[in-house]
Order: sequence, then C-alpha cells, then structure tokens
Amino acid sequence: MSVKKLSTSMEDYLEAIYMLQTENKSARSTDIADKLKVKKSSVTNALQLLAEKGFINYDKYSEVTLTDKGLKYADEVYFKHKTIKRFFTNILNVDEAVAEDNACKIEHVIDKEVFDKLSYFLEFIISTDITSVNIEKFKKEYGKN
Amino acid sequence: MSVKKLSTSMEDYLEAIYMLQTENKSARSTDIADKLKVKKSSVTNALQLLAEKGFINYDKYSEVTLTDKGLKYADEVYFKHKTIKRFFTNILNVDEAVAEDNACKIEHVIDKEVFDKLSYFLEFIISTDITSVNIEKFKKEYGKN
DNA sequence: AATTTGAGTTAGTGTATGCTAACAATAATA
DNA sequence: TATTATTGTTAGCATACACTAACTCAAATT
Repeated sequence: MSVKKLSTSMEDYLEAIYMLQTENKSARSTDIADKLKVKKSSVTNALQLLAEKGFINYDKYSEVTLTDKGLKYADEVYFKHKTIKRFFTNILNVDEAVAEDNACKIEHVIDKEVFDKLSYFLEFIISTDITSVNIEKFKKEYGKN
Repeated sequence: MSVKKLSTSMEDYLEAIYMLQTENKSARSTDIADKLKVKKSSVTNALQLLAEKGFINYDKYSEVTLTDKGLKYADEVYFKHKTIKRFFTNILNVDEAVAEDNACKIEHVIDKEVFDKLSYFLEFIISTDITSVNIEKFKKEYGKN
C-alpha cells in the first residue's frame, strides 16, 4: 500500500535530512534548523513525528538517518524539486535562487499527473530541436496519457 | 504601499467570494462553504478576518461583497489561477479537473517572476507557429527580463 | 577528571485553521 | 402572523506548527 502523504512542512524536513545526508553522510539538528530557517526545538518536534511515522531512525541526542521508506519518499520529493527547478531555470529563464525557492514550494502541492507531464514536456523541449517539431505532434505524443 | 500577502487559506476564501460574486452577484456563507468544502463556522471565521483586514464588506447575517482592495487582490489571484490552469490544460494536456485543482494550489505559492515568465511562455507557445521558431530565439526574447 | 561550550530536548505558549454543538437571525410557508 | 426551515454565528475544542526559555547531554578544552 502507498505511503500516506506528509504535510508540506514534514516534507521539507525530510528533504533537508536527505540533502544533508547526501552532502555530509549525516544530518544534525542544527544543520536542519539552519537549512529550513527554524529553531532547533522545531526540528526536534519534526524528528519525533517523522520517527513515529517510520521515515527516519531517531535516537535522542544522536544523528538522524533516513529509513528505506524515508529515503524513497525523500527521493521522490527531491526528484520533483530538481525537475521543477530545471523547468524554471532552463525553459523559463528564471533566476536561480527564485527557481530554487519556488520549486521548493510547488514540489509539495503538484499532483503526479501534472508533474509527469511537466517532466515529459521538459525533456521533450530540451532534447528536441524545436524548429523541426510541430507542437501538435508533440501534444499527440505525450498527451496519450 | 503594497498589500500584505494573505495566507493560502484566506486567498482561497477571497477567491471563492470573487467567483460567487461574479456568477451570482453575491456571496453567501453556505455557498462559500460548499465551494471550499469547509463548514459554515469556518467561513464566518474567515469573513471576520478578511473584513478586519479590509478585503470585504461584512455585516453579520448579510451578504458579503469585496472592497476595492479585495477585488484587486482577488483579481490577481484569479488571473494567476486561470493562466496556470491554461498552461496545464493547453500545453501539458492535463485533465481539466486536475488542472483546476493544481492551479488552485500553485497560485498561492508561485512568485511574480516565475508567474510572469510562465505567462509569457504560454502566450508565446500558443500564439506562435512553433515549427518556425527556434527555442533559443524564444529564450533570448522573453528572457530579457 | 573537571569544566566549559555547544547541541539537543522539554515544557509551555501563540497563531492559524479546521471542527462540532448549541444558539440566533432571517426567510419561507402554513 | 405563527411556525418551521434555513442560514449564520458563537463558543469551545483539536491539530499542526512555530517560538522562547530553561534544562540536559555530549564533546572539547584545560
């Protein structure tokens, strides 16, 4: 069965842990707090909840790691993040920081169908010499589903 | 000076009032509750807050109307809504209901720069015979700012 | 080993938002 | 007009999430 969707806030925590873990091999409360611009006590709160729900391994006073479930979830969020950001920067020519910020907000609310199609569209535009392509052909292709 | 940003939730209420007002010439609590799938008491709550902040004219037990400030704000939100939805349906070929729903979520979090560029991109693609256009030329044009 | 410093936690508070249940006002209708 | 039904409000409660202040633990330094 599928994992229940987390709140925007909890997805942010999970993603922060994911990124720190990737960068540093570990995630400390202070780093998470800095990254998300919240206080350490808020982090503790979130960690307890994420642990309860089985997304992280958490023992008081020690470093946090993602469980398999947590890793899978975070991976998906992060993939969305990267893709949306890429659309903003590469296609829309949005400023890097703004793209980062907006991707971070939209990744939590976009549905699978919309994301998948955006993703397809992005790849299509990037990989294709658009001068040789008719937009209707494009739509027929990726619009099949 | 610019109007302070409302929460997602309050923007939803304002937009609902706007839509009902446009459709029906007036907005009743029950209709707002139905549209947003919340209870009437939650609507009352929101109305009080929106009235305090000067977005609506509100007297107990009577119909609600938007102030000029409220109308302006709602107009902007609704314009975003329509544009984002149009991108999803017309370009990404997303299902109408899903597009509606996602536009409704993204309209609250997207920044001006990203929205403006998306908007421009949408018009560009729709209005141009894409076969005759090079994507780099396009980017040069609308990417100027 | 004792002390100091920094990291992490807990407890308590505040705000935003939703809910239910009980009540009040208005509108519809008998 | 009196009654009933609908609509709207209030009060009280619950949840999510952030904060501060006070505390505990662990690591680093002496």
